[in-house]
Amino acid sequence: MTATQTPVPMGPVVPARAAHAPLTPVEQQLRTAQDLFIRRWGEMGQTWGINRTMAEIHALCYIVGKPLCTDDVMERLHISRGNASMSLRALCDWGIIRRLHKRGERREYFESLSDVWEMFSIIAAERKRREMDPVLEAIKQCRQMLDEGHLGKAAKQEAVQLTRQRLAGMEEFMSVTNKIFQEFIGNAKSGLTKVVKVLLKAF
Amino acid sequence: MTATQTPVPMGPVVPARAAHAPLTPVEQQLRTAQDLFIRRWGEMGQTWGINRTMAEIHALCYIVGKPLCTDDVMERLHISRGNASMSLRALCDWGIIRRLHKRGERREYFESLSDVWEMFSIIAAERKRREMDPVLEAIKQCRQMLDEGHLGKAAKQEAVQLTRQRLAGMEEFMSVTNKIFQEFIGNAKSGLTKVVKVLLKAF
DNA sequence: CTATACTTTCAGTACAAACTGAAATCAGGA
DNA sequence: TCCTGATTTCAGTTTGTACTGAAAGTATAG
Repeated sequence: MTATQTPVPMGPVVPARAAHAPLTPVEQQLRTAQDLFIRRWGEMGQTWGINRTMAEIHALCYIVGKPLCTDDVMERLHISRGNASMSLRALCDWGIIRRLHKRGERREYFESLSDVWEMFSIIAAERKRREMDPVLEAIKQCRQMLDEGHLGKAAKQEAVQLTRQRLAGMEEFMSVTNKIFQEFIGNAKSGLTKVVKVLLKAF
Repeated sequence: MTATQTPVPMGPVVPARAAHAPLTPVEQQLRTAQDLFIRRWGEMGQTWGINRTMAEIHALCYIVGKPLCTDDVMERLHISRGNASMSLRALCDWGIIRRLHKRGERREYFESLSDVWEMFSIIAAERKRREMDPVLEAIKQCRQMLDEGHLGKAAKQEAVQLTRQRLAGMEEFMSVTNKIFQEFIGNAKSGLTKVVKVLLKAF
């Protein structure tokens, strides 16, 4: 690949890349393109409740398409070692990047999943569990608090009825949404492409 | 209707509700239930990039089901006038709550849309426009920067090809997602229920 | 016009999340 | 075993967001 440099003898310890090898024009162009993607992706992540740096790291791993080590990430995104370490670990916890050991090397590498659909379904599953399920739970609890069993005839009061209606409306919405999510999650690898096709035809 | 035919002096305006009328047990129970919903909704909003207070105000308007004035909101959520004012305006800008004038009253009231599907589609439309479209735009730009027109034969280099592949994968994903969003948005009022039924049958 | 009721704005503050850097810890090789 | 490169942790700091409260603004009735 980047064999434009003097053939470095594969010494005892192979540096990931020559300390600061000047980039060829093509490499520069590649970086520029990648950086644009990374920046936009980070911005988007932010507004969706994912911290910018984490989104950027993930974007970097994804877009480059090959394993990167901590120093690569630090250098490329200008972040500290601590930040890189914590964010990489969090991404691993999410399951959208993977740790990777290279033979005869001490340092660890990280690579992104390559299938966007799979990543999406992983994230969807987790967010559903963490954020939507508790709300659905709460709604059910609320409805119980306001049913006749608890309030008796008072449950017929206008204000109570109104709130009950609203709770019902929201519950219906969230149940359906949840079901859709579930479907995506269930079909993560297997039939996702097919599911999507069905979806698109439905529209 | 409002019996303000008689020249009611605007002086000591009729308070929205008696200053601090003690709540009946039923009202208390109702509040407790509503509060639970509001709290959970606020927490969820936070992790989706919506600030907690705004989400809570919206939840309050939605769950109560009748128009509330600024003071109602302040009192109920324990927030300042400034905060209430700004958040209410932002919610109006989003279009998920509406300003409402009552005959013969100076103060303004706010009420939430009642149809959850409509609210969702409004939000989806806006977020798509603000957050997804720019990314798609960026991806297209990136792909252009890396095509043969710009890089010549260098475009065949492995690293470049890899990134191009990744960009393509992401673009496909986002296009489909976008299309789905679009469909929801388009069917906001008209046939949403039908669309959902189709969806559910597809699964 | 003035007085009153209500709304908006915004400078300043409080609070929270993100980030750094260095020290502590861990793991492989001799 | 120790040595060394790599990773993790975390106290302290920076940065950013949310919030308050009071002053300015707006609108209506008289």
